[in-house]
Amino acid sequence: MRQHVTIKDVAKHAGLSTATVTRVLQQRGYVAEETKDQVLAAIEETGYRVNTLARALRQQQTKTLGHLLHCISPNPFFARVALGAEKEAHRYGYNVLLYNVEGDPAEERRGVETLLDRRVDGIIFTTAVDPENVQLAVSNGVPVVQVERITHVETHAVLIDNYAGSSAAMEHLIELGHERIAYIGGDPHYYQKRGEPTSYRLIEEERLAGYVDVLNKYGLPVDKQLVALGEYYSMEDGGFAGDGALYTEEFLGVANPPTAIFATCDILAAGALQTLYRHGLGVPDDMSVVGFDGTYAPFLTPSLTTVQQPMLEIGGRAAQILIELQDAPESEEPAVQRREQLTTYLSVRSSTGPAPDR
Amino acid sequence: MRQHVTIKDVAKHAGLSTATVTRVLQQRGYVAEETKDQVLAAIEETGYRVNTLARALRQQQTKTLGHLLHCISPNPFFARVALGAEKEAHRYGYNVLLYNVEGDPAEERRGVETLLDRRVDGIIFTTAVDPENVQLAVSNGVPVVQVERITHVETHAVLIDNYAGSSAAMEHLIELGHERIAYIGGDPHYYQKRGEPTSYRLIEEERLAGYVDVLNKYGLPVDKQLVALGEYYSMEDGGFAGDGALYTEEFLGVANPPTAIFATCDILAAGALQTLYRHGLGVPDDMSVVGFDGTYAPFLTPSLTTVQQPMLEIGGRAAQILIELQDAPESEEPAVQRREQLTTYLSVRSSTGPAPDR
DNA sequence: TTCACATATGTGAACGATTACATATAGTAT
DNA sequence: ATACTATATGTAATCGTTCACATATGTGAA
Repeated sequence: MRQHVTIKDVAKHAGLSTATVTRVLQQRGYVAEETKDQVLAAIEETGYRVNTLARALRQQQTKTLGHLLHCISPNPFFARVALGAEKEAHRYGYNVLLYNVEGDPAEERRGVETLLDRRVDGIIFTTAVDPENVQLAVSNGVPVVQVERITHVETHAVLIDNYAGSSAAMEHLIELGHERIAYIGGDPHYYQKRGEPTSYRLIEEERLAGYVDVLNKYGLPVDKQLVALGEYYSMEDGGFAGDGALYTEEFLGVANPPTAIFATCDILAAGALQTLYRHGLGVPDDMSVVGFDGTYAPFLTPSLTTVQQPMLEIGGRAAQILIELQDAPESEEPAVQRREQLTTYLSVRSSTGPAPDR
Repeated sequence: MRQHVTIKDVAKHAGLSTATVTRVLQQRGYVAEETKDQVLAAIEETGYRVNTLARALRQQQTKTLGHLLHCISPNPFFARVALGAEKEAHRYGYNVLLYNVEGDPAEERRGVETLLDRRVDGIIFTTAVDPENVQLAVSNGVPVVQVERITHVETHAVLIDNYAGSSAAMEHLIELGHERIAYIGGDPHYYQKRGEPTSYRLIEEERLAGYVDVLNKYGLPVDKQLVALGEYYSMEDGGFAGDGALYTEEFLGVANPPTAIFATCDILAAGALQTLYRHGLGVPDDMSVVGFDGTYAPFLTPSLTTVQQPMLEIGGRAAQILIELQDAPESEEPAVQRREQLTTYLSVRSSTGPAPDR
């Protein structure tokens, strides 16, 4: 950081006090029109730029939101949520400090500490890993919004209706005449099995419930051979799509194979498409495929019918909640925690079609 | 920001002065072992967390890098570069403030100003839009690294060898016996045509040159019907893959269609794959496809042979350069600008195979 | 005339750290 | 004994803002 022009320089240049310059900067208090012009001229001539640090220190407000998330790559879901948050933040003069956690509780902890030290005005946890870390933030008095995956710690939250999304996908397939529908998703008991802290509302559970309930609704049996539950957050590059590919391989080996596959993540669906192609099976002629998220869907072959998540909106709402809290009087603090639920919509593309005749 | 424990509280709690607490915090100067323990205990007991703002204000160093980039979504390339920068930054106790520009010069300008006001220690421009904005940063004395697309403004830079990457892809195809190879890429004269500022080294030009030169090298003709040049940075969701799909459609209509397609971006290649699938053409049996970047490659059907960019490394090196500059004595300032060139590598997957017999 | 009030500007104390400098003690070489 | 040095700690200025408070002038009502 080189030598910078300060507000004192501007004041001196304009022959005024720093207080007056501040009044112009903040646009409040009494300032004569003429004086204001002088100040603006002085700012222009000196090339003054406000030092946000000093301002933040004095005002006890950094105009910065912290965003802890799984990782902006390779799963574009998080990148999109982050983008949504940033865009909304910018609208209100806020910036977002991103922190990629990659599912590591220790890293998440470091992230929270970093953000606390930087005195962010609020923290967004998109898929929090360890409730302790959420608690740490809350204990330090920072407003928190949890997104997608939420712990038992009481904070604001932005969620989506996974059950409805999952149901919509199933209704779509059944409408097309499919009766044997395979499911690839996360194992609701994954965290429990590993002794890791679980989320309050498990998205894996909700999506699976949608699958099961819709089948039941139409009197269709749930065939365990057609339900594959794997790790959900092992987002490593090929590995993850690899899961989808592997499970699909298994489905094809079943005595009475499915005519459709519902994968609860576009990446899993991508893997499924790869396996089907390798087997020379046409999509959707021989097999329909539905994904979830709407990340890779438009780019896949064939383009993927998917349960589209409003990712930008999710991030945007999270940011908005935190920003609204800033302006709100302190007294409002112990109010009820906001819990917003956004909705998905089914985006029909080329990977789904009528069930083949048998 | 609620009431916080300050260094004064810690000092009082330990019955010492703030100077001593700072000495412990900064781990320098003389502090008796016993005293140090008292301080650490006081920190523990009071739950003290350093206020980074105050520190940065005094030290004239924010331990923050600014990163202006196109957009972390939907093209995962940028997300990956950003991740690489962040990871490297974290290693040295730095944070990265991201700013998505989306190709808008005005937004980029706001980004630079925001970062300057926040007194970041350095700025990374990943695909700078307007040289004026780069100049603005430089003029303010902030160290700058330009990545990928570089303007004429003299700064440090991290680039990749596009020519070599493109050549490698072509060599690979020719080795497989392909002689009619189509090219989908960015138009080197795109910016010029639109009267927009151009980059110093045009990646579009370099990649096209690799294509042309390798064809020439093997005595193969460059057929203009097989060269499609489009907008490069219109990264809108489907639109971009749509370009790849559209151009491929055209190639198939040519009297003597190609047996391979080289697209200078995975997204374009994704579009090509979609069109081929729609036409019932097998990949790689009827047509080979090569991409560039290594973003979507593993997820496509079939998985895509691509020119892999070392995205994490690109971001990492950019961050590293800026961080090294921090520790360097001020005198080193007017030294030569670093210009690093990283190399790509061809990642062969399932989308390329021997040229079909005719 | 006097007081109240709106307008306009300045003074100096914060904000929470770091750091140059001062002070104090003990050990050691001269 | 003196002077020097290493060790240990404290004092107060400083970073660049904002803001509570003080001051000053002009205007209109009582």
